[in-house]
Amino acid sequence: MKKKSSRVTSVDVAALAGVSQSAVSRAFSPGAVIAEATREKIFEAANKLNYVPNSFARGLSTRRSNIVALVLGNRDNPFYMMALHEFSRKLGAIGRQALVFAVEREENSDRALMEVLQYQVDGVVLTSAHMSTRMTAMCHDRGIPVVSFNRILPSLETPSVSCDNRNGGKILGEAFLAAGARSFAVLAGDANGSTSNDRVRGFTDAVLAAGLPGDSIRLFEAHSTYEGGAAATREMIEGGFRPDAIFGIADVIAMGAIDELTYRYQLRVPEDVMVAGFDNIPESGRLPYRLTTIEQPVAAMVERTIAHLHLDDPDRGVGPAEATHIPGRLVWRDTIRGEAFRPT
Amino acid sequence: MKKKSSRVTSVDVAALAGVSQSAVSRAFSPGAVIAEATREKIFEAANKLNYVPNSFARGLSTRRSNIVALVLGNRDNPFYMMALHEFSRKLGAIGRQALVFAVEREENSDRALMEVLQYQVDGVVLTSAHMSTRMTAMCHDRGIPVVSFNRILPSLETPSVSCDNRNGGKILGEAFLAAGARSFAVLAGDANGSTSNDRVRGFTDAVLAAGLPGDSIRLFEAHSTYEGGAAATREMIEGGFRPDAIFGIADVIAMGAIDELTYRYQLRVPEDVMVAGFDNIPESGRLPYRLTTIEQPVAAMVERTIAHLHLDDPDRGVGPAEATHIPGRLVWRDTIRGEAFRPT
DNA sequence: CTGAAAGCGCTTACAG
DNA sequence: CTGAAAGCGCTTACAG
Repeated sequence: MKKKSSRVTSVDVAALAGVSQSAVSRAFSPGAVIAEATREKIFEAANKLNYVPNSFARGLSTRRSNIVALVLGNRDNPFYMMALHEFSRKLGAIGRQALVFAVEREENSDRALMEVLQYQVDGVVLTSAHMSTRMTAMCHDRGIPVVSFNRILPSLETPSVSCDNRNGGKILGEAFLAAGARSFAVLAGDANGSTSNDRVRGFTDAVLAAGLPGDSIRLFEAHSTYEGGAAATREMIEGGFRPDAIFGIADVIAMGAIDELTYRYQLRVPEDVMVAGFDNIPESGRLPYRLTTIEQPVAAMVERTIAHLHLDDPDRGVGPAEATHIPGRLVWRDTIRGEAFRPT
Repeated sequence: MKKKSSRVTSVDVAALAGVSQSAVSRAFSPGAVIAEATREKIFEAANKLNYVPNSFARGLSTRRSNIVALVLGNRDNPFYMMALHEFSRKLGAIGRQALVFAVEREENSDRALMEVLQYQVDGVVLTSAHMSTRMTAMCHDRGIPVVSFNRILPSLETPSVSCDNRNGGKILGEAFLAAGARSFAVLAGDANGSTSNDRVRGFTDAVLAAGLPGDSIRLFEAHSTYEGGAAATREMIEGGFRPDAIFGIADVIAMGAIDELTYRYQLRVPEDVMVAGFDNIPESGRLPYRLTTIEQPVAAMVERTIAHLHLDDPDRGVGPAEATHIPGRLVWRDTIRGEAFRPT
């Protein structure tokens, strides 16, 4: 016995309700004109038959899938889990779904994108994933908007929305300075990622603006992971460098640093070394860390990202490659000495 | 100017390659018979035109979407992030995609499932989410396999795959006993969730089997979150109960407990209180925790779950509601005193 | 091995 | 407000 079971279509519903198939279609199309009485009759029949419209047929006609592709990298940073959930929630609220493509860390995500295109997604958001220019072109050709989330890819002609990373870095630098720090370690993320670079640059700006020499800052690679932060800290300390303050460009990095400092080297934070992070993931507020950090305005960022997708105006096409920066907020906790710093 | 751009179809490719549209379709269908030379000619043309098959049209014909729905709850437990990534990877490897539905914590996931059905998904996996029996019936009617991951829903006639939670709890109980503990707090998760209940039961089994009275175990609600674990610990200590050992039925719970114990009450782990968790999320191996726990065999669990979906044998339909339990592994770290316990 | 043609289940002008 | 009909872009028997 095959699965000829079910497969209720609009034709079945129409028959039961005593109307045309078109009427059924209209009853299930939000904007369509239809008499209230007819609609009710149809819903009743549909309910009785457990009818659910077939998205494939709909998508084939409308060329809209109501699916937004989310290309996710770096699973190790909880920030992206926060973002995923926020996207999923906000998209769901407007009747869209998130198709998640998890790509490996530095993998070029083109293969995933090929799949994406097959599904005629209404838009794609790139979080921490690369994408070839050819792929971008293909999306553009098809009128599929692509927007980069928390990352600016200058080679790609796509809009992007991120936190104001540069200013965030600057605030942290100033906070350290105000607390008396004069030598610094910066534990950076992906050197090709604008996110990391901008945070580092803002931080450097602040230090240089204070008249300190460039070599008062030492840079270490930490790959935006906890492990990376821990390893960079070991490298730093074993290398004989013990700065006044450490800036982990992501909270996970800072957490890795704090743990090494505390447990491996018996250094106290912030008494011996001050630390700051960036993101304000939930973990950073926990008792072992109490990390001072910049909060990324995830909700606002996701909202702007979705807005850039022009989901309800498909013909709008692809927007200009503008970069949106939303200010972050300094969350003052216990890893920088002294009174809470007030950004100007 | 509308987006009449692109929209390359198999007809265009056929024209350029000088073959029929059917031939193009065959070239892109893995199993189909087609001459090698023809296929090459077609691929060349397709490439030139940036052709990508339209999944909607394909899905409409084949009734297969190559999409598997993943209903995710409890975003707060990193374990589910691990599972998500593992699903995404494994599914991708066999040419399927994961459509993620994030449902709120205790929300009944029926609304999400309705969407799922529209997309004619090839299967749905439920992680920590409820689902009404009516919904299950609808899936079954359509021949869509549903399997519960890390959770058994007895009211639902679906297969499930989880860790051997009961035995895991038992091992931990025995390990505590071997280390000399005689009074226990169990910080439980969702009281309706089989996962939590099974772990608690196994733990209780061990304690009772050792001849200890039932009231040597006290139960607290911790909702499978870090915050829940922290709050339960406060409730416990403020209530004047200071057990020899605490079993958090998820690592995140145990982490919340350890932090409160350490930072709020200046209690040492494991000297003053022993702690154990369950899951072995990456965080539990970090320096502040070094948590002894049971490792969930995520890879194997995901593999079995996918196997239950019968993705390459659609007509197979829904399998029996059997429960698969895969043994977990004791990961011995530093939160239980003494030598590593050897489960029998 | 290949082509012509029916069919998958919707949406949406077009008439009425 | 409603129905008949064309069309969305594939897959897949069916002939050849």
